[in-house]
Amino acid sequence: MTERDQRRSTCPISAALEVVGDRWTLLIVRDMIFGGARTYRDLLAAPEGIATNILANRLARMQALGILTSLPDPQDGRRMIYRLTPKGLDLLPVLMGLSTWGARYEGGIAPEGVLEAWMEDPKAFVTRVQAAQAAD
Amino acid sequence: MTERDQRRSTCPISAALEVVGDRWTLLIVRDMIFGGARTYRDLLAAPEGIATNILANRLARMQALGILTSLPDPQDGRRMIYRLTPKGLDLLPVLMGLSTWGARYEGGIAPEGVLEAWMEDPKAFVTRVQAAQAAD
DNA sequence: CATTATAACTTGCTAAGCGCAAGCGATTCT
DNA sequence: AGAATCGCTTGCGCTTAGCAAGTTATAATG
Repeated sequence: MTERDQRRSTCPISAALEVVGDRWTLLIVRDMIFGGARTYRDLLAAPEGIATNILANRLARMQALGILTSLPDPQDGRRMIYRLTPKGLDLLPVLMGLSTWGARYEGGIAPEGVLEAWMEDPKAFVTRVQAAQAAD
Repeated sequence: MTERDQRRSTCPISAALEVVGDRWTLLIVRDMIFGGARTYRDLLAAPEGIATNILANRLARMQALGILTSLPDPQDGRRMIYRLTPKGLDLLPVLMGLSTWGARYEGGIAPEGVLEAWMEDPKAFVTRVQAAQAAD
């Protein structure tokens, strides 16, 4: 039985929350998009301090859900390189929605210029960030 | 010690997730915005089936966080009427981001025309939905 | 006016998820 | 060869979620 079969409703908000509605998934996506994180170690360095077992679990789950892919680093056999799929990258608007709200109501502080660029022209912002991901 | 003092980082995404990053908070907001839910019973009817103790807990928490307000129904002393504050209503873009993603990648189905209207003109959509909330 | 029903919770218990600390096998560096 | 590093895994305790039953206050019903 797949995760999808046990979906609680057909609502797309609910469906999305079953995938990203936990404590860590979106923060991992954040660190991969904005922090350039590509390895397990990069992600462990998140300021919120994710536990090693949770991170391993989330990476496996996100891979199974098609949000990211992994491959061994050709330069170093110990290291795995994680990359967001288009599906993962497409969570950017969700991140920006949260970011806008968190900055407005919860005193969060986004990197200089990011929210401004997003609010000015969301589509151009997404295109620019996604191009930057593809580049490196 | 307030919830804010124990914030795990200054990141606005993280700050927002500490408030709405659980299984139910955003679904409650969804039911209040799109389902016209105003009472405990309305919210219990959510297709995902929230437990009574969790709903009571979330309503109290959301009220403490300024996402919604409650007042006794003047028509019926048993009933409490819940309403979203501007802060709660401002979660609409987050909901729509999740909805767009959930429909695209997870097979969720939004009510006819909603996603189209959002993608066509997000600002106008938000204005329209918020006006509808204020009206009733 | 007594009874029944309804609304909004609360309580108790069990199950699932999160978090910390320690350990492990496979590389790679010195 | 020995030490360090990388990506995990394991064990355990704690917190949160979920289910079922019960409680109080108000309102409708006969």
